[in-house]
Amino acid sequence: VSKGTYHHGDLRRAIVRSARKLIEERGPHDVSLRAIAKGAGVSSAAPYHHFDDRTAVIAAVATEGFRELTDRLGLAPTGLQDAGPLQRLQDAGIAYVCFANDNPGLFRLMFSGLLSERSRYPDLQEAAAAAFAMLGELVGENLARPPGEATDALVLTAWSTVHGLAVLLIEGRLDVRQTNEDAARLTREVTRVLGRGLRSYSRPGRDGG
Amino acid sequence: VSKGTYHHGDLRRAIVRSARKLIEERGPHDVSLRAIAKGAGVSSAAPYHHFDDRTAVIAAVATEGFRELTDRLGLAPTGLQDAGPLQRLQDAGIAYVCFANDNPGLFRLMFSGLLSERSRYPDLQEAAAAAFAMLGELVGENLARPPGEATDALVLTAWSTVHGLAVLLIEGRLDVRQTNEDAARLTREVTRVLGRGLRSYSRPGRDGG
DNA sequence: TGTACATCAGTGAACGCGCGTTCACTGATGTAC
DNA sequence: TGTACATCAGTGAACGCGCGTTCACTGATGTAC
Repeated sequence: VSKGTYHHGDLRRAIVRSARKLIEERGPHDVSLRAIAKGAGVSSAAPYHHFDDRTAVIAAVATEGFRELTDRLGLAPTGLQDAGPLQRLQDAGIAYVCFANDNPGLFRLMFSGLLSERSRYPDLQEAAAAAFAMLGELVGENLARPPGEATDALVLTAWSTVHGLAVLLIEGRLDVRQTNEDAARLTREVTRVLGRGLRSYSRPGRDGG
Repeated sequence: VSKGTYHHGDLRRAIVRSARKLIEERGPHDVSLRAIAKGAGVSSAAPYHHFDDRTAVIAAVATEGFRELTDRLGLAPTGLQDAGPLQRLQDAGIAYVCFANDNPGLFRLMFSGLLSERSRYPDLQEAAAAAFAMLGELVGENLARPPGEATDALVLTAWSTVHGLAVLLIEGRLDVRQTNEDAARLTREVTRVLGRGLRSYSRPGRDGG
């Protein structure tokens, strides 16, 4: 669409882009619809032709985030042809943590419960479910649940570990530069320990273990 | 201090208590100083006799949170006299996750980066450092870092795992009732897998591992 | 014990601000004939 | 191809609201003598 037209042409997308940018800059909570509109170069009222309200814009951004995360998880483990299952999971973990590191504001939004009435946003719900399903598939393809282990305990452990690492990293709780190189290195270290199991580092202690 | 006095007696503490309550009810971002004051039964201007500004009140709540977390981590692993190292770590993990589950709003605040200029709040910084040091001690007492393992990789792995689980739980990403019983059960499952190591569940895959 | 006075810790009104949303409007676009 | 007209997608002004913070004030407290 040529510049200077009265009608924007693709304002919906422009608004989502502006919102996403502002979410990265100021955090998901401190972004006003007016600022989003301004960032897209339109008046404050313009977004209402494309979204019900402010929350719907934020939900659209979160939806986009889950779709991207799903894509990156799906592409990640194909890096090495002759990789073993742990290696493939490690690659997926690196993709997860690097996604968070690349989009910390977006990542916070996605897991913030800011959109608590999720049922109002079926696209968001579906995109989130797809991302979590992808995690389940990755674990299921590479690990086997032995009899006696609780269902989903493997998925939950792997997910918790990379999710926790991602959160601690982007919240600046680790004394580490937040480059993707460092994020990948930390993820490799952590998933290596997770692979071996804490058991193998166990100290006898005062009365056995 | 008797009721009905003009002077409150311990307004500072009452304000922190009110703030904490509201943070649980509405989340850390949506709590206004006016609402906090109202909750403490005083006028909007009263808090300024005890705090520099709104952020300082929030920082005081976060500081309290880190102190409580430290206490609960320190007390947790003494439950069983004849426990092994993994059992003690598991107990600490349960304490961590249950703390989050008991105080989801507070927990979010503590890790939210909402108080980004942390150097402005030395008490907060110190309380947070003490909590993290406690985690380090717990791991150090129970696990031994073998030569070749990156420094702190054990702490980081254990921390990431329980932190991630706590976050996923309180953000409602797990289809689970958020009782402490369920929180403890999940933590036991997850730390059990973490203890054994994902390696032991590994699937051969198309070309070995 | 009584009194004068400084200080402490509240009050309530007011400030300017940015917010989400609504509204009547109007220019641009697209379609029927 | 030209024209009439419906619809689409913007504008800009305005609404009421809650916010953080400041201010002059005043009642309560505590201390010196």
